[in-house]
Amino acid sequence: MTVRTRFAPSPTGFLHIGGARTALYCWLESRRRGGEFVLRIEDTDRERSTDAAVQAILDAMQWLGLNHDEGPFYQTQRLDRYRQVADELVAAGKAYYAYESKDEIDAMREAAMARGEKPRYNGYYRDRHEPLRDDPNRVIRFRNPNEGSVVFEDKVKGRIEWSNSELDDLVIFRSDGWPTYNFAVVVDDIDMGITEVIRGDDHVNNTPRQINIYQALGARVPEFAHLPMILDKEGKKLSKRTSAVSVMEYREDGLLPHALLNYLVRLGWSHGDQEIFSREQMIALFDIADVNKAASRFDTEKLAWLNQHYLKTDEPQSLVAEFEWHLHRAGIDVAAGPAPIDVIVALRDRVHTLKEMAERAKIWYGPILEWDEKAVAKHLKNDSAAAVLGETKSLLADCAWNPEAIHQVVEQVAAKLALGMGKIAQPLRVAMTGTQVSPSIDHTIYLAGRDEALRRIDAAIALIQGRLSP
RNA sequence: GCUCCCUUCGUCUAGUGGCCCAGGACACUGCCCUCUCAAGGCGGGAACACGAGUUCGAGUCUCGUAGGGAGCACCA
Repeated sequence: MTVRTRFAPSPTGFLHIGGARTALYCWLESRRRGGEFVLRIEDTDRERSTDAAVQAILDAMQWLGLNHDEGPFYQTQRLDRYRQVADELVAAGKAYYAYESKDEIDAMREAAMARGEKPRYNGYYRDRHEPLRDDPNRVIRFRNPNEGSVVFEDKVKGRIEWSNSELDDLVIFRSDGWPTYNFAVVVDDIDMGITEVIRGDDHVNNTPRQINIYQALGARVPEFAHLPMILDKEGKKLSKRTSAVSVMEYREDGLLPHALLNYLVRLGWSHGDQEIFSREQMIALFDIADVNKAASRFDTEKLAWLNQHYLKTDEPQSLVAEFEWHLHRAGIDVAAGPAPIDVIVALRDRVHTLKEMAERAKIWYGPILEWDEKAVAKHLKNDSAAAVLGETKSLLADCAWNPEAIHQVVEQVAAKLALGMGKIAQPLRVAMTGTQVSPSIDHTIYLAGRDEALRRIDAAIALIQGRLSP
């Protein structure tokens, strides 16, 4: 039997980090086992679901490269099917109509709480067999077994047993004519042939009642795997206030999709001491059964380290498209400066993110906007600096234009003036960037382009002369 | 309140009764390298929640305790 997994978000917001990991694990499990991955949009909550959220989720999945084989299916388009299955259940005596108002249910719940009991439906209509009647409060409730217990072997949590006496007759069809979550998922997972239900562990409590519905429907019960939560740095629930939660926010922050995936796959799962996983390795090695039981905290520093790792080791050409996306976002005109790939090579082991890279690249795509006072005071101050700039300029005027040739030029200047590299590179660096920090001096000059490099040297010489004779 | 779940360095984790006075990674930190910043190399500190029990032997098995979390909807 082919393994089929599904990711079933409800479109009430963007794809968040926890959802992304669930999607990744579902995707990996299906890929490793040669199965299929289904995407389903659980939009029966018509109050909170939006088309924009659907699109945001689709976009994020695509950016991450988590491709699905079937779907997206929409629950709102399957209403007739849910209705049909619910009717069958009623006809078979496995579900029944109930007519309590929401207020009555609330009162029932409060009374139970007051008695120190778990709030449950009291089963008033369970065995009354009242004839069907129209009523604004009419719902369909599932006739849950009240004897025995439900046992399942969770692939992550292990054996879980639940006494049926803990479960009540849940509503499967609301008075507004829409199915509830617990019913719709079961019908969908059966219809879509899902063999492995992988989802967040906030659903473990729902699993026993869902299993009872599977059984009432005579369907094969799938395997379950409940993933622990992802917490923020403080160990609290991830929230917009304390951390980035949206996958696309990480893109905006300059993360590579593969770095995020690598981080996520290691959060709650491991393979010995290995930290770096290519897509292919993840697929080959990941096993849902090896996932940890405990919640884990999201550590942006480790993510940043992984991101830099990929910046350093990926083929630079493969980073160009994503980097250009960031250049545009930073308001940079790519045509006004060096080839992005050269910038990537110069900056990739100096930054953790593409956003930072784009920020730092600005000096090569436009004029120096401000001079760092300290840098100027320290390195553009005397005849030595002027001599360095003058010498460099003349040699730069007609050398070959690549980092290696420029490196030769700098060394020649050092030899000629009998100065250490520090005395050569720093004045040039300030001249090129207005600051004391930049990539190696040869790359820094190279990226400026010959004409602009010469212009900046002239400007720096003028600055020195201005300072020497105000 | 009730039910269920969880607990190894600050963080992510390895560990399936002896190979563990607990290994790797991020972070932190010392030194080296060095044209700045990085990157890199070599080191360092840092954990089995607690208590009983089983066993020749427990991070690993059992039971309690403590702490944390989730759920208890006509929301998913």
